[in-house]
Amino acid sequence: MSYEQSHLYRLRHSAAHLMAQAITELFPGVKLAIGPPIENGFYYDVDPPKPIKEEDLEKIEKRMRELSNLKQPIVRLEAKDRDEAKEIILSECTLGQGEDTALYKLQLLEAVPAGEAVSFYDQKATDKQGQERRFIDLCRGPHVENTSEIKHFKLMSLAGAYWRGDVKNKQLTRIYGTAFETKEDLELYLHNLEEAKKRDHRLLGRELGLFMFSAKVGPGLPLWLPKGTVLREVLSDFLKQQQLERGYDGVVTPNIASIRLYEKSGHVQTYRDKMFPFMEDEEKETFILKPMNCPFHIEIYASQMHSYRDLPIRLAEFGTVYRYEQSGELAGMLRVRGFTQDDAHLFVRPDQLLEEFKGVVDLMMVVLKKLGLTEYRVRVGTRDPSSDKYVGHDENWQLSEAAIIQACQELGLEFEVSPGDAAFYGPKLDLIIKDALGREWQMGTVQVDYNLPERFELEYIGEDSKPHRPIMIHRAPFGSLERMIGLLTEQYAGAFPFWLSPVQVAILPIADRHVAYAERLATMLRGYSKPGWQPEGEGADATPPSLPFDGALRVHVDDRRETLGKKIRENQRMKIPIMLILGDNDIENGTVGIRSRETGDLGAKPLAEVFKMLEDLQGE
RNA sequence: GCCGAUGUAGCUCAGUGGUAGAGCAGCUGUUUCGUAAACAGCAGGUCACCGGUUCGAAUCCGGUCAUCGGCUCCA
Repeated sequence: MSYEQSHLYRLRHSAAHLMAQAITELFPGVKLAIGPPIENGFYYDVDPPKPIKEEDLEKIEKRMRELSNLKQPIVRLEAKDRDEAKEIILSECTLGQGEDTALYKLQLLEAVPAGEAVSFYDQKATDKQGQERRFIDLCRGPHVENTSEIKHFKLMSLAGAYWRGDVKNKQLTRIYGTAFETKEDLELYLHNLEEAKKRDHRLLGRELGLFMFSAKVGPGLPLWLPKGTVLREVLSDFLKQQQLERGYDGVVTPNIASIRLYEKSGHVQTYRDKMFPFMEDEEKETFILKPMNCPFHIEIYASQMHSYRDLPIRLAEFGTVYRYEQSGELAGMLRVRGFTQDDAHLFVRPDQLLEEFKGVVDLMMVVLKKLGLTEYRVRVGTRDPSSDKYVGHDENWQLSEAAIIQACQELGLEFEVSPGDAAFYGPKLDLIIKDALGREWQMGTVQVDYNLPERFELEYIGEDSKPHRPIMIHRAPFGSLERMIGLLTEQYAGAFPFWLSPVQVAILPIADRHVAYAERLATMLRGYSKPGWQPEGEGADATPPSLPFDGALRVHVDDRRETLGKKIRENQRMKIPIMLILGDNDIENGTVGIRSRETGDLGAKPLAEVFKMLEDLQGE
């Protein structure tokens, strides 16, 4: 049974009504808009006569409990026709608080499809003082049978939300709440929410020394710390290797460009409010900070003649772009103003489009698998026919939308089509992944573009010796390093897999006299002095171990004068996958104590055995 | 940008009109230690910033900035 058909869903819908009833009692004259159940609860959008503050939530919640205890039966009513529905809205639903309180409900009535029944849900009871308490709302339903069923709920937060989601409309007050069938379920949900907050990449980013923000640098402009930089580099190296295997060519382009480039591409016209302020040089030439890499790659393509035999041409760049996101939209590393896309642009012939598109999707799947991301949604963003923000010919839009859908079908990919989620120049396929708090973010993306090749009059010479227009595929499997690393931090709760961990091995000398040995071991594991190293100490000479692989591990020696317990605790908190513990016994016996982040103490083992374990870990 | 909230030491937080506090981190000293926090001492703050009310403001009021939860928008 789907969530929408469940009792819980009905319960939450009814909880929204109960909240609305409490609000109409506490804020007479409030205009009610909509109040649906959502994934983890419900909300109601209201337009109150005076602002609702967070401290009001407690009062509303208290009033809801009182109304719940009145055991109001919830009854469905159906209007005979629209006139009667309108009559009910204006008389009953307003509860004597004035006809203008029905403002949004009347608009909702107009939106009910012609053939559909117009229903209301009515809840009422008489309280101890003999007063009738009543609430009736235009609603499709269904609901639970009695308000007394709504017992385990909590109001969560306040927000502004535009009527019908349109910035041009009035901003209403949205009140979020959640409700469950049992006390235990509610408590579990709240507990899980607290746990999820501990996985927040903003918290872990600071604790683990990955990245930071500084008010002096500016909002949305991250500073990458040494350990976060390792994540960037390891991820980049992995993708570069994949791209090398798949015939991509790397390019590097500047961070600013003449505005003329972006006028030609159409970005200035459609993207201007997302660009940082323009800058002018002494010759009055205007430059802009680049919001997208594509025009540069196009210039590279256009710089020479191409034969149909050269195609596809795949130009890849980890390109840093700057977009002036609205201040309220910034969200740690998941939404910043300067970020690096793992970008590439493929210039392909029409007969190559499908295969190349599929190749890109295949690469994205390889990336997801490597990163251990299994929970994701594939969204095909198409044009919203009613919007004018798109550029390009209708037939090209149809061709590219068809190509994307065909590719998905041939790959057996589960996907959903989402009109209005296309880029302004073409449709796209996006990977959507949730963060720790359940919010969805667009990660990897592939976009088909007929428009830019046309604007820049790109050509290749075909078999027929005549010029033809290539098609472009824009793609970024990670999306951006910032967003991907922020998200991975939450996915792993900071405990990155071995291959990705900024520090893979921490060596913990027990006392000062073991530090030199620890340093030598670290040097060896880093791969610096592979031949010729021997451990010190008696017994060790009998079995001089050699590193059975290239090393290249990221090793840190914790040489602080602290107790072993403290070092273990702190390295565990830093989520280091492997700790190697060295003391007199180890030096004497040619062993080392090994401790795993996941399973704890594994005991002392001969160096050769430890090396083998590390080699295996590195190979995974 | 808009709605709501928050802002005290590097971090986590206490302090509701009367001399700015704790733990951790840092520094110094002692301890040289075998699997999740040794001991002692010291130092550290224009209470985000600007203005106002007051004899007196971390505390009350106004503005600004940043951050957080949403809306809109997006990699």
